[in-house]
Amino acid sequence: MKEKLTGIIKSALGELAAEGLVPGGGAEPQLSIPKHEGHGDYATNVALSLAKSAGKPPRAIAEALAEKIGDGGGLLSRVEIAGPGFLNFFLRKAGLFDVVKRIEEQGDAFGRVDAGAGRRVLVEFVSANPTGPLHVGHGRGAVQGDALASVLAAAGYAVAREYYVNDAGVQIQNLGRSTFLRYRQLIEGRDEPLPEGLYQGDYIRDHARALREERGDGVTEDDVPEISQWTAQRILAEIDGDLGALGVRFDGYFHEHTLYDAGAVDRCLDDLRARDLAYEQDGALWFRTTKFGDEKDRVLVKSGGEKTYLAADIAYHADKLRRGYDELIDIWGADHHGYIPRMKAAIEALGKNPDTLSVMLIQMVSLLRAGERVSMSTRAGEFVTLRDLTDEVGADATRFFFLMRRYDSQLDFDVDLAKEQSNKNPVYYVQYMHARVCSIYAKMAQEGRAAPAPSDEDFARLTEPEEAQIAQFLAELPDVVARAAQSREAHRLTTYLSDLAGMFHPYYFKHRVLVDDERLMSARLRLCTAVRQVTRNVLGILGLSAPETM
RNA sequence: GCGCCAAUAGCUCAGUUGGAUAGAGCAACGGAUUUCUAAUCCGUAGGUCGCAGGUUCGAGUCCUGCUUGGCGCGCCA
Repeated sequence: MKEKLTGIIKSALGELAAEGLVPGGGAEPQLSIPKHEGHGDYATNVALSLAKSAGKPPRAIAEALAEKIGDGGGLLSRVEIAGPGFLNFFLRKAGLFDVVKRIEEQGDAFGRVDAGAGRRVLVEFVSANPTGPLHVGHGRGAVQGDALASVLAAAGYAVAREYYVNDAGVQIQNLGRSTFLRYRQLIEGRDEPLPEGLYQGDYIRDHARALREERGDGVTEDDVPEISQWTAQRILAEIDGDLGALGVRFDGYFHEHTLYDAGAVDRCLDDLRARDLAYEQDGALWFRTTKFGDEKDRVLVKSGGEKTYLAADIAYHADKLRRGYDELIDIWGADHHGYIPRMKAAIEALGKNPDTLSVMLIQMVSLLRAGERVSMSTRAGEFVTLRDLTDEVGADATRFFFLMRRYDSQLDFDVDLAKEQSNKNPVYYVQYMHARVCSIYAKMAQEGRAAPAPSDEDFARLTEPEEAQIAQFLAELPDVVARAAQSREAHRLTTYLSDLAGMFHPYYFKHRVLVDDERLMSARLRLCTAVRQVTRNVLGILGLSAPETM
């Protein structure tokens, strides 16, 4: 419907351009659903946006355009020119419910678009060091990354999800040391704080205990490197479990150590050196990031000979590009924003447009309990783990709350609200929409009533304004998906669902579906079923369940 | 000092990429239940879109400056 109308406007514009009234080759006309009823079913501001380049008053253009469009080949009941030059379109009712048929035909595929045209995108997210449990902040990045990947997939991109595991370097050695020291303490019956810089958390004791059970008392200092990997693997398995409980899955885990094993980091450094993008100074190797707009150059190899994270990160991103991805999306915590210029520099040094990489910074999360901020300090061990949160409020609510807000503004996560099994909780408001439609079918089954054979003429019976509004909103989904993918804002779909529920529930309350008039019943049932299908599709993209009963 | 993000109703936030009279939920107040599930619905009230300029037919949205809050600015990871 919307596409048809857009096409009609475009061809009318083409005719006007041929007559020299407006410049040709204009952009896609914007069609929107007006906020106010009197402004029609769809409206466009093309006349306003063309006024300047055409050098004509907007109303004159609008009038000429309206004349060309006429009744839009039978699609429109009328066209009005309003305000400064808006064109308001009033649709003939017959076509309004075409979308229901389309949803029936496309089923789970409705809402998918091909805006991405199969472009290959790698979304890298979480990538937390395997040195401890995930906390709540990681959870937001995890859910955002997972949902964004789904959104992009729905928008026609070929998406892969990846977790980069930092399993080489000092912090992993520290991890192994921490496990080893706790292990010794366990054997010797002591319990005292570990030296500065090591991991103090209780979970280390658990791993030490497991180590003793598995290997007995004979592990020595020399085994620390191996214990490091052993512990990291155990922690990674836990992280994987925590993410799985939230419904977050990855297509691959990329281990940093494989870059070193394959000599990829050294090759990368040699390459930078050969192209004079890296230089020695004060015994260290520096990356000329200032050449690409960074404030200062950055160290790749410390004077002690250790390679920095940056060195490995460059090799890692080189590997991503080598694997043929057209776009790279990295999802980081907002506290890493200072790292962006050097990674952009790296992409440019690798011979790509820096825009190939986009970094999404996920802002901080505060937990709210009884209206109070829960203090979170990783250092003091006072952070709330992601697993605790998921267990407490459930996966659906956790995901929904992380997806309700724009990722780039700080989030207050109200734990009490998320837990509440009541109308205050927005998760249920949306899921209930799905369950309610299911309950219609349950009632029909109970009464031994079958759905009447569908006939498209029945749609003429849908005369309530709410019915037209809902159908029209359902038709918006493909656009919403496309916009969400383009702007990389998964929360648009959450908002869409909440808005749909805000139309559906009042309608459901006010009008009955199972009425005696079979033709009306059939039409309403199909509309409601379309609502259910759309709800299910969007919940699916967001990684939430669509319950049949609640 | 420099940089990044934010600022919209009492609270938590949307706002279709610059459009028409700024919208939801919660909280408050008043109402609806013989119903396909009330985890629902209807109504009332609530606003100088942080402040000041600018851009134009038109700004919550774009630009500049300020204010406030959060986060960064290592041969840490």
